[in-house]
Amino acid sequence: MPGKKSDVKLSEGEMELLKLLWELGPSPLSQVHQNYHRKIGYTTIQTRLNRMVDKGVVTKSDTYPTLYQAVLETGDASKRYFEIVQNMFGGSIVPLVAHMAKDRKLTPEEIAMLKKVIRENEK
Amino acid sequence: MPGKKSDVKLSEGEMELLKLLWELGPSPLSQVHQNYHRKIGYTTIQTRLNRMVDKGVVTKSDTYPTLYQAVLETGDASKRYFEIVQNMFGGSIVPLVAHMAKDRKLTPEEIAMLKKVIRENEK
DNA sequence: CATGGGTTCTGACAATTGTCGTAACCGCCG
DNA sequence: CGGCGGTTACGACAATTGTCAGAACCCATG
Repeated sequence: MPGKKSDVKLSEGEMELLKLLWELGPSPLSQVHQNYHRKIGYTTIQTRLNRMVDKGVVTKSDTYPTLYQAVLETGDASKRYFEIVQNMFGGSIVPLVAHMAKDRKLTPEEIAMLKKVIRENEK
Repeated sequence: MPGKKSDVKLSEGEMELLKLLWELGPSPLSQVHQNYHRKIGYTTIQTRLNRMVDKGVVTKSDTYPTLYQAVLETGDASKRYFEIVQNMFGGSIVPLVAHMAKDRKLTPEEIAMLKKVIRENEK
């Protein structure tokens, strides 16, 4: 079976679009294009999105204005993402968190959530 | 000036090699090749490494067996990596950590370090 | 029902990345 | 010195990704 989720490989640019689709929910191309963070051709987005459809990580509705929708859930992507982190930092996420903490990039809410996560992990 | 560090873009595969160079320290091609995690052509590694030299993220010694060495420090890479995380998760690393915690991917040492990092961030 | 503006499809092409083969090179050792 | 095994340079080619132009399509509305 082609396009099996687990061995799909997404480029950085595709990840960008995936994230956008999470934010926007099912959206027509025009909306995705408008919300893209920089100037880029309309059909460029379209091509990228359609390639993601081929890969099976995005679906298109059969309605007119077609709606594009992420298939992967955030959780799945975290998982994939974890694997990259794994590769890059020898499996440890600590340097990354430390870096972010040092640069004051963590909001109080995030700190609180991290503490909660850690606490629960200890049980 | 070409190859300015900050706008260099590394592919995933290049990141892999970068990580390997961090682990190994300055190393001849043969050693990098031997330590690569899967079977791959000798000259494939060579080409990749040389492209990284062109990008300015790796240097070659002028000795015979040339030694390849990462220019970027771990900190710089964390920084770059952070930017990707930023892009992917809208800036929040919490889902990633949560996912890892849930899968029991964090060692006790890491938990301890995370707690330390968080504690210090609160000051 | 013609038509104009948004929507979608289809190539097309360049840049980047992954992958090697082969040829040239370098030193040591017999 | 001649050759052999490891090292390096060079070039080639395919796959993937980024980019977009232009044609074809669809439909509300005049």
